[in-house]
Amino acid sequence: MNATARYREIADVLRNEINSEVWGVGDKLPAEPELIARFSASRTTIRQALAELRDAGLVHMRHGVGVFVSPPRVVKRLDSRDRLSRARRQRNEGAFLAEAANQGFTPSSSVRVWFEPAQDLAKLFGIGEADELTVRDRVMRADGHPVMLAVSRLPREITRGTVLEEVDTGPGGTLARLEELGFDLASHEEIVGARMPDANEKQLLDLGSGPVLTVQRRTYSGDRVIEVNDMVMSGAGYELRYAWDAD
Amino acid sequence: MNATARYREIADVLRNEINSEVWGVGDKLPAEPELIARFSASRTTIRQALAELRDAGLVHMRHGVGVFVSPPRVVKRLDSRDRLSRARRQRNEGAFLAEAANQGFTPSSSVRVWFEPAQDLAKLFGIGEADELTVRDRVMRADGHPVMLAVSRLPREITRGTVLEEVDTGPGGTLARLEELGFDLASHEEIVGARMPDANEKQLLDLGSGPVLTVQRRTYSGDRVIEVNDMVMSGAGYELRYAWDAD
DNA sequence: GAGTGGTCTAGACCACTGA
DNA sequence: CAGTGGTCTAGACCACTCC
Repeated sequence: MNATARYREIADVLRNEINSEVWGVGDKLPAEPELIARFSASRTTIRQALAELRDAGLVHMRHGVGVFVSPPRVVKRLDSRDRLSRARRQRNEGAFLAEAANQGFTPSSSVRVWFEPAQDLAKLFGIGEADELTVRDRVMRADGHPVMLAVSRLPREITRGTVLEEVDTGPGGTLARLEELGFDLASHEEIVGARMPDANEKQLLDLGSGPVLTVQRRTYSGDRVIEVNDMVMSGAGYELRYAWDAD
Repeated sequence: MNATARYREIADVLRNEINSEVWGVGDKLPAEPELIARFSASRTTIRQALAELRDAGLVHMRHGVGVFVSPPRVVKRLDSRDRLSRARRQRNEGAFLAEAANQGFTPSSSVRVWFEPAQDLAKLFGIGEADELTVRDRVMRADGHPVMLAVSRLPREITRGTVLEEVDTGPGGTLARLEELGFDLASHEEIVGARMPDANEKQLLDLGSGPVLTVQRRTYSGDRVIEVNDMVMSGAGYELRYAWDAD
């Protein structure tokens, strides 16, 4: 943690050049051999400096192509209370569509559906470990760019024979269908964390290698959990907003 | 991004050993020379594997001492509605104390207080840019280990001549004092993000190099913002929980 | 094929910690 | 002091992208 480590000095120089737009957004930085010559440092040291900038979200590497200046934080601010409201659903807007409408991007998504035993989630759902869950694995895109991964799980006993086992759940999304099936949605709970992405997430979300925000949403009908939705989104690209009345 | 990169294999082996508690929480991993011998890999490769585990929050390094297994997510933050409730305050529990009581760690904190012009925050508070804010900069510790940085800002016109300009605000914390001063707390808003820590945060929070969670809480009295609290906590060490009634 | 970043080696010296 | 992790070098081969 030496304050004057060579790789930190180099990182600082490059950081300043990026901030003062010597290299603009999308520009390709000089290739490693050039940087080695310019700073008279070994390749390892240069790469350590670049890794620091990458971790800070300033640049991203493309294998066989080059190192590029990343766009600054594009903040999509999500307000969970609003986006999950019945009013939105009755306007046929799923949560993601609601954001799109609010923020002027064109949404799209792809879905895979499968079934698996509940295992660790059995207790949460109050079912047996061998009982099946319906899994809906979605990739959400904004203007074609993947911005969120969302894996939703529901007890199969709820979804069997319904459109919830199809790729397209129709207007208003999963929550609207659950209400039509007679479930009175009581409350939502979201558990938020931050971690580094795994290789798969890194690729899918086209992350530099900044962190991801993780959200597990649990939807309750009465005291019973009827849906668990695990979401992963870019830390650099997203902000979450929660609001509530005092007491 | 080779799926079978040597350093990833090594990281996986160690990860499994940690998860199956071959090495328990707090244990020192074998020193680098031992790992080099065991895996027949170069020091660089071993260190790359260890860096991966560090980024995942599984281990942390102590210069001159060793590599240690990190505790799992320590602080599960209470549902924000509850932890800021009047009921808690009336039991003399500030938000952080409430968590400590719930989770059995011994809380402590240190505070610095100063004053500064509102500048960028002027608009949010609805005051002039040159008007002063009272800044309360706190480090929260669990069993002596720093787990959260919190910088709270209030218009000085509110705090002048009150205990809010002292180091110790007394039982129930800042919010309790604001109510006593006649402010009717209306609502709270929290904006959550994730990013990489800067050097200072890395040191203070003793982070490997995993990400941090950031939370900006805005407390409203009527339509007016009376406190802005910027919190930074370890992504590996914290989970945030929000709950609300459906519609 | 030429040029890029990704991984790896074998060695060196330094800075920090604790006995 | 011995042992630890932190930084750095000079070189090698591989995998990917684009022409």
